[in-house]
Amino acid sequence: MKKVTIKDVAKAAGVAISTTSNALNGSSLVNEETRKKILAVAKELNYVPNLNGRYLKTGKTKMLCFITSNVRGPYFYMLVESMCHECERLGYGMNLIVTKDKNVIMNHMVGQGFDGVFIYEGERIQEQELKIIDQSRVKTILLDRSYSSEFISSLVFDSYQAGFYVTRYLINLGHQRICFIEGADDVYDSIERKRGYIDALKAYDIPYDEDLIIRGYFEETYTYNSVTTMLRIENVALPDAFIAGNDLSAIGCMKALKALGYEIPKDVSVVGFDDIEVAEYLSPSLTTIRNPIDRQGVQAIELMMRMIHHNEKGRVEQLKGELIPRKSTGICLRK
Amino acid sequence: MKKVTIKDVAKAAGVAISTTSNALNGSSLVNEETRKKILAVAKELNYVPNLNGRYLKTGKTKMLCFITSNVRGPYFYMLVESMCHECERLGYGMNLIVTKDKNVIMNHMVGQGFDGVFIYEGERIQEQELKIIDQSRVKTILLDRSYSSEFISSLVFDSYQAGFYVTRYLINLGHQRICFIEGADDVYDSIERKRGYIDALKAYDIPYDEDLIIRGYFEETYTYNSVTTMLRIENVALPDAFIAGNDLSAIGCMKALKALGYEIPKDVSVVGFDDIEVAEYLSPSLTTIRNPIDRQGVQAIELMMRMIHHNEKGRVEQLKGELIPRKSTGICLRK
DNA sequence: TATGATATTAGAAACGTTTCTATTACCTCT
DNA sequence: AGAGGTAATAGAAACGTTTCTAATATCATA
Repeated sequence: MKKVTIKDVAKAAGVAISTTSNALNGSSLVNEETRKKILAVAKELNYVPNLNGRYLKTGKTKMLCFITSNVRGPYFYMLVESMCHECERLGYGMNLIVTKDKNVIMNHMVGQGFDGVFIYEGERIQEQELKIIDQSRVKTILLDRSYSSEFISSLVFDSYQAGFYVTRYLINLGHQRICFIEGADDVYDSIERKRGYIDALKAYDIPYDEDLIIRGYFEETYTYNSVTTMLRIENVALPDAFIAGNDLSAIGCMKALKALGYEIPKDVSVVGFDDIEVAEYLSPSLTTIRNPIDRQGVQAIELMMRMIHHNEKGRVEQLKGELIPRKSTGICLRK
Repeated sequence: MKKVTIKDVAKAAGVAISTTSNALNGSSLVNEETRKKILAVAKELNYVPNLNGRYLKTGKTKMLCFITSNVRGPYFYMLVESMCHECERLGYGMNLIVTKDKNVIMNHMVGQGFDGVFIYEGERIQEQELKIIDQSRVKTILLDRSYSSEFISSLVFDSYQAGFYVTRYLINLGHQRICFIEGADDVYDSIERKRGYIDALKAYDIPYDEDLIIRGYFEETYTYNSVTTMLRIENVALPDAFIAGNDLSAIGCMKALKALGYEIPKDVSVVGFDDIEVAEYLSPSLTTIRNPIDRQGVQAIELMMRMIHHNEKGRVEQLKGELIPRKSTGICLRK
């Protein structure tokens, strides 16, 4: 009942180990006759190569690693789905680490012998630590922030462009007083979307108004409270439209507006970012920007393969989003 | 810039490789003085053990594998989240394979040297193939069907009980004519839920009526059509309540009922199974059975560890669900 | 002062591959 | 017939560990 090794196959086929190895790996050195015999014997014995042996020798593990702090929501599963499929296709394994612990991350980066590592939601990873990662020479791709060094690439959505598009879309519908609900100060996506928002206003000569910037922290409840506070406590006049930092935030925003008695999109328009699953089922359904997540997945693997096999240096790549118009936005009806 | 190995550490510390290995692994053989020195040197050189070398020698990989055909939805992420956390805690890696291809599955089962494998949504895996898996002696846990053999365990929700509970709940609300919308014939969960439904009827002396069994295949659209057909084409009188095979099916059912002009729960009650994320956001919110998914995750790992370390034989374990009453069910108002 | 016993360290084999080098057998050419 | 080339195969080293066995030093005991 012992594991059958290449040695057993060699013996059973009456050839040397090296010949067996060559035959199994499709080397052109070995005679067609013997190859056939060896393959037959291997199959008959149910031989499966021991990967530890192989990888020890070759120095590769054919193992990638996906480190993430958050496994919930459509973003994650779409990403992981496309990445896993690509891995499978290319004969790579994909290890999954779910953690927020920076030590765990760093430990897995340098210690586990992965051929490459993807990091999503590593906002907490400091420049300092990226340096260490770079020194460890592990091929790394950041999926949620823009950075590059010798061994580190990133592949992010063009949140700036998304922010710009969405704002322009609202402006084209006639909206002028547009409120932006931002996330946290140090979150790449939030910063970039806001930058796009501001530049779009500028492009259409609409004055930027500090009072129309509030915080939502990408959360439903927080946004709900912020919007309510803005309109009821601070008595800011109802803006023409709200740009929420993401879809979750948009949900909170819509709930708050409804609770205050406003109708969407008659009285006010709302947009989000991400196009999460429920966006389409909300009432009204939510206008949002959809990111080509599956494309990010396969492109990330492609980039990784180039880094692994052709020693391509780290670089930054960007992906463009797509506006999905639904029922939460409409023409501005106010004079 | 070469990888530093145990040999380098040994040389730098001026001791033998074996001593180094022992020191690093906390063997009591080595003198406290030398251990300290070796650890210091190892740290100084940034030594990280090569896992392929170690695993080749020890025959273990400390690597588990999660094979699934479907990575979408809350069920998956809750499961994977809890499992990954447990793995991390125990020093195991978790490989993720997303595939529907049986050959891929079988290949990964026997070939990749995982210490253990979890399979979710392997409905297609036949008895025949389970035999092969068993012969490969890879410790395996099935997460979605009930089966056991020497090296195969399963850890499933008690769908029979869930079906029974839900039916009893409706009966207690006064419903008598209860329609059951089943999934596919060969799906474990569907079979068991229906069995629970039938037994609950029996327990309360309510006659089982063939006409009240329709198909939904766990899908929204299919269910929508089935319900519509039942009520409009076949002109079956509106049942008091519908038990949908899962929440998705319940959504289709509710849409169909609304489209036909019925009010939920005034005219008719609807329940589902799973408690998916949107269940709570539907209108009316959906009464359903929630399974303790995170518990399934940690319990699965526990079971796996027992199989790996204590060579526990394969077995079947079950988890109980919890009824979540919401607004889609109400007291039966019909005479 | 020999004699074990003990504590510590060193040496070497082994895990299962791949791959470099060596060997063999056969063939072609002069 | 011998030289040289080619095709096929065999042998052996190496990858980085762990672990078994051997060696050495120290020490208490008789």
